[in-house]
Amino acid sequence: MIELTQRDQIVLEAIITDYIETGEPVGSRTISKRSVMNVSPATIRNVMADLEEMGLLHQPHTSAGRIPTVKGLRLYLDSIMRSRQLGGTEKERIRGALQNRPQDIAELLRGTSLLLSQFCRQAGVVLWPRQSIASFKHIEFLRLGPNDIMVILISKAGLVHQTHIESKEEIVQAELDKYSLYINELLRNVPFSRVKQRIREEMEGEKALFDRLFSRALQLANRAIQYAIEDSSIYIEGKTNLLDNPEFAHVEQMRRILQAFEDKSKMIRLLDEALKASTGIQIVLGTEGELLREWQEMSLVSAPFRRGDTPLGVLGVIGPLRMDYSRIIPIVEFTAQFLSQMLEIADEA
Amino acid sequence: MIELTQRDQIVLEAIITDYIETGEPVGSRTISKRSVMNVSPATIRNVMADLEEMGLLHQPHTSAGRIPTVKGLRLYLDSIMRSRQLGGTEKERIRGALQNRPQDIAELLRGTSLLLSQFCRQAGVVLWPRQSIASFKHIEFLRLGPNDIMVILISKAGLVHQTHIESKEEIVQAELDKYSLYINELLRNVPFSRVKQRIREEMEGEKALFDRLFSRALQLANRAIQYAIEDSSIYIEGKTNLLDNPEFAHVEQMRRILQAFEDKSKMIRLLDEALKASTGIQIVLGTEGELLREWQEMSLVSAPFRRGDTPLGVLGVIGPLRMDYSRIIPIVEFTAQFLSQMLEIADEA
DNA sequence: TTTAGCACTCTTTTGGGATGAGTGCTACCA
DNA sequence: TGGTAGCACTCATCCCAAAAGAGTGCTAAA
Repeated sequence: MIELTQRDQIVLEAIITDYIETGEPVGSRTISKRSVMNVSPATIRNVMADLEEMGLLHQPHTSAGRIPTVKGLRLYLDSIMRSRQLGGTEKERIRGALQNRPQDIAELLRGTSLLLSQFCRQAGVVLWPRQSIASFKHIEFLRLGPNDIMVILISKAGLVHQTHIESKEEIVQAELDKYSLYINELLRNVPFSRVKQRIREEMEGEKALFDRLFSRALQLANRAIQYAIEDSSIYIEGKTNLLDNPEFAHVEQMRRILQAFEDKSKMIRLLDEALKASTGIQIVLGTEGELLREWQEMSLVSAPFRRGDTPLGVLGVIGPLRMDYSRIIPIVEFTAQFLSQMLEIADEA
Repeated sequence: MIELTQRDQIVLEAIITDYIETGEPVGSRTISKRSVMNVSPATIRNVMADLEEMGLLHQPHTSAGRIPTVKGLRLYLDSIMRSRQLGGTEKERIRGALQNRPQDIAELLRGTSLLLSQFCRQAGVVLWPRQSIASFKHIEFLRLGPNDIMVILISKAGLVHQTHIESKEEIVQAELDKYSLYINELLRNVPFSRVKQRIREEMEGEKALFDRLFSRALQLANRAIQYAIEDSSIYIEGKTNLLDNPEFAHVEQMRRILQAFEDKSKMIRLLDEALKASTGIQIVLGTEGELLREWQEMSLVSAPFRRGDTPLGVLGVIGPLRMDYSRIIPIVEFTAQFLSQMLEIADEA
């Protein structure tokens, strides 16, 4: 849709690179000196004027340099994403950091989030929608009160989920124990994606139709698993890194941004979109809509991690629009790949 | 140790009240107008000079008003703590907010922390050292890998704790099931404070001496419970409220403070001190030592919640030295009392 | 002992001038 | 015709000095 000559592209890229580095508006002199092609500032100025007309650059005031607009950034990112590469040493560091993590999946995910935040010096996020708990391992019903049942659900990968369920009728622990036995037998190793179907089948089977006990057990299990599926967990680490970005020097902005983090459900929705939308790396820039209103000046780089072809969750980095994408994109991408591997191993065992 | 005339006291209190409200140094004119006793600014100035000499007030620069020192604040707090009272409506609001919380203890504690932060417009904290999980309810051993066992431990109050344990020898699930049965029978309803002793006794009993299975089970349970006891959980909510305080307008300070929150273990130690030290409400002011170095300008108001006479945990509010103590102290105190009641009920059932 | 008065101190605010970065435009060159 | 040098012009920012304002300490008087 937008026609750029090669020179336009070079200038745009030079401006963005410089802007990302310094955070200041970039002037024509700077580009002229720095760029490979030897042209005078005046020439650059002409190009800049063109780019501004196309809506790719913006001038804060008459006598300032240019900064890229979101549209300009987007164009740049589309081109950078082709040539992403991560150095071997950096790959090693990521591998090392993740491999020594404990077996506990929750810890692994939190660790990944922390890792991203430290490597990118921004906030790291990992979303794990529970639908993806892979395979069923164990369920346990415990009586807390006359009508109050606690259900503990554990996936093969070792992720624990707990729910409370209110029961209309009073119930004794002995009966709950029978439920546990029955359901554990029924669902052993069934992938979570097929659990609900399996329960439905069983409910229509003979046992459940004629035996009240089985039918109750199935109902309870169904409810508990429903809760577990709906519940996602999200790990956000390194928020304080954001304070280092000079663009958030004002306490006002800072508060707005940090507050947005506190609303977990919003964050989950946000990342869930990213998960659904993408098969590979994805970047959402502030004003491009999907993000919250409080985040106009923020940006999210995300990538799904998966098992085979089914996505399990999504991880990424949140920071200001002005981030070092050329570094962050490959980091996010590699981390997603590597985490996928780790999870595969954990679930195999 | 410090001799204050009644007038000294009134002036000190007036200055502190005003300072807490405005955050600005307070001048003699302001006090003269505001205070009950009718004296001229000049008189006040004399008193102020005295108070300053005693180290209770401080003058940022020659031509500024006075602000209280930590020492002055402390004196004021000691006197205010006697006359704390909370309005009936406020009590009702706290009751209402907590009573509708879900049965889930973890949620209850997080909710309490949130409540404190919202009511006081500062950060709220709740520390729950696991030693206090009250009574044993259920344990479950699950085989994740050949040498990898997951242990789920549940208290009567419904708090779930999970640990991974590595086993030297390979183990099968069937054996673990036997362990679960045995330990559950053994420890049913035993208060956590006595669990370790109970295990020790059993270890020396006949069963364990002659049967390898029992002895293994006891060992594993012992380790798992050890982990559970050492692990404490802490809930910190409403950190962004701190951003509203004008004293933290500078990003530098803000980062320092928010970063201190990220180190959970430090926070746990801090609150643990508060738990051990006190039987009632307790206030730690920045420079008084216990607090972290990063927190010189902060203050913690805390109170333990308990069951009968044994303290279960501690809750409180963290904010700047300049807080509305006259409101926060009774809130913290009442919340602690009320939470104690709630927990008693939860553990009874 | 209290108070009124006053000189004094120090911070904060205000405004104008200098500075400098960067632009747009025009005229000129290859 | 595309590129370049030159130049006038525009703003934000820095700096400094003057003014304003808040509050004190001290002295002398009631």
